[in-house]
Amino acid sequence: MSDQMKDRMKDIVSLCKRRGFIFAASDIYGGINGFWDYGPLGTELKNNLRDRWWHDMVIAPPIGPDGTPISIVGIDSSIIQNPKCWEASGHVGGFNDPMVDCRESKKRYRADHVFVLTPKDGQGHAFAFDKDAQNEEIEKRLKKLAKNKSINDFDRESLDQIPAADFLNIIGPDVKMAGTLTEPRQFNMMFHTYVGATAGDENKAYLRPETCAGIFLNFKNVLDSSRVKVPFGIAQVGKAFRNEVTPRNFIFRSREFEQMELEWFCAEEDVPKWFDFWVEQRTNFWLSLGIPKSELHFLDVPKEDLSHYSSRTIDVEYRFPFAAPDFDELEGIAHRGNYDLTQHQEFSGEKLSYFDQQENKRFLPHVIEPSTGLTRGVLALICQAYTVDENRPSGVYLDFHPSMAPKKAAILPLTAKPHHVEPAQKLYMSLRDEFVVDLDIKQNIGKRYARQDEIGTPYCFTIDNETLEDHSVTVRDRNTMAQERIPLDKVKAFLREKIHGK
RNA sequence: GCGAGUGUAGCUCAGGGGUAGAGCAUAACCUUGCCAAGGUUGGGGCCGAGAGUUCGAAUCUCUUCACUCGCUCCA
Repeated sequence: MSDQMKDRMKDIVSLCKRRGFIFAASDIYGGINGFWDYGPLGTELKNNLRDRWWHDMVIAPPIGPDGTPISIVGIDSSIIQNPKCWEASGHVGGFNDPMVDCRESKKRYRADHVFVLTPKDGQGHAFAFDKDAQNEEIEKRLKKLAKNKSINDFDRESLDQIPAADFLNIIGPDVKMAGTLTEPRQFNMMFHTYVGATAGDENKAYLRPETCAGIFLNFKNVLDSSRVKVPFGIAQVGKAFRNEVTPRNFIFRSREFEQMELEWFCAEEDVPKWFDFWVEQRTNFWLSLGIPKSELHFLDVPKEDLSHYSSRTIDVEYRFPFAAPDFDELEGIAHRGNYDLTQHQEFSGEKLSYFDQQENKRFLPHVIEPSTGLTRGVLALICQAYTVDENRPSGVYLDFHPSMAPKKAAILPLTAKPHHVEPAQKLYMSLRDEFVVDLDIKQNIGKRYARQDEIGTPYCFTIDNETLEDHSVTVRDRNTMAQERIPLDKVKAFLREKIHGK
């Protein structure tokens, strides 16, 4: 990251805090790593992005390649599911082994793959070895480091059986000094909890690490209740949790985050057609929100980097300041095959196949998954909107697309006198049912414009003496700072046109 | 997790073993009011937390927490 871009991120983070977009979670307690709270404006922004996605997916889905609207329904599944779900998805198992790090050699060991020789007489250090270590090399090492003691002078134990308090006396497998091993840690990315009052392994449960599982679990329920036919989609927006080793880059990688996921179910032979369709649709989505094509990058994920279930994935990447001049992931569009339905069918014992009456055949649909980080989208919108302009008092403004801006307009009486304030209040009341608008009366007009610039309000309506004479107001455009006069009774139509384009 | 750096007001920062500072923000009031204007007044911090050294610590030492960067991790 260049210094300039480092500063840019710092400026963005501090603006977000100063103006009430995003705060550190538990701020007054010193924060908690990897968690963030959304303030008044950040919440509006996030809701705008979420609502727009929901609208474009579920309320008014795109027109398909054949010219007719496609079919998508929405669900909202539980964050905690039966733990078997995560065994089926592959999230539990294989990654549950406690690991031990060596501070000196920088190596990482599975605790059950390391054994320890503890001196029978309790004198001197204990020695750790890789489980495959041969007697010959063990003796050699002991001769060197343990004053010619031999294997017979030691008890052998697996490292995961030894209390962490005793680690200080252990010399790691690849070093010559004691006390460099960390205590064993689980490296599972899932947060776990216990369902019910007693905390035991039998009622251990997990917070979902991705929202898509809830969609697969409800595939049959939706099929049975919604009259949908393949191809169709199920959409969901919600929180997901991953115990990231290193949360980084503001809200980009956090431990609690929000996803907007669509699972598109189709026949295997139609996969290429729909894959291209969704890449195009999702690209258009970001373009329509003001992310320019030049700041987007499409990464056809190389075979060796693909998840085990995916045969093709395209990452839609955005040039986040911390990644610039490179890009980082904003959305992934993955062909998941029928891996998920296959797994859940096997683990649950429920038949999850689809019967196509016209073709008279039964099959497990393939899945194309456009999966977006809602909170990453919010960050992309903020980064893209952040515009330095030394020619204006605020020095910076947020160039949000009007439909994304947390406040659509501010209503500003030129003075705090009743003859300006009263018409302003009237205008405010007539707009607030339909638009998120601010009524700001106090302080001089320049300061109020500047404040709206900084939070990205696209329009300011000012009530002045002319308003009293001819029922017109001035509209100030955020980006150009230019003003025009429009009739009071055209304000609503003006906003509708600017925000919805109609 | 490892290594380096940082932590002082809402934000950005200065200072530095002896009574906590600036700019901006924020609140109130004034004005013949269109771009952070001028004026007056106010609120806000025991200097990230804990321990130690000292007559005395925001300042020095240690521990811890958080953040930033690099590595690692991101199935």
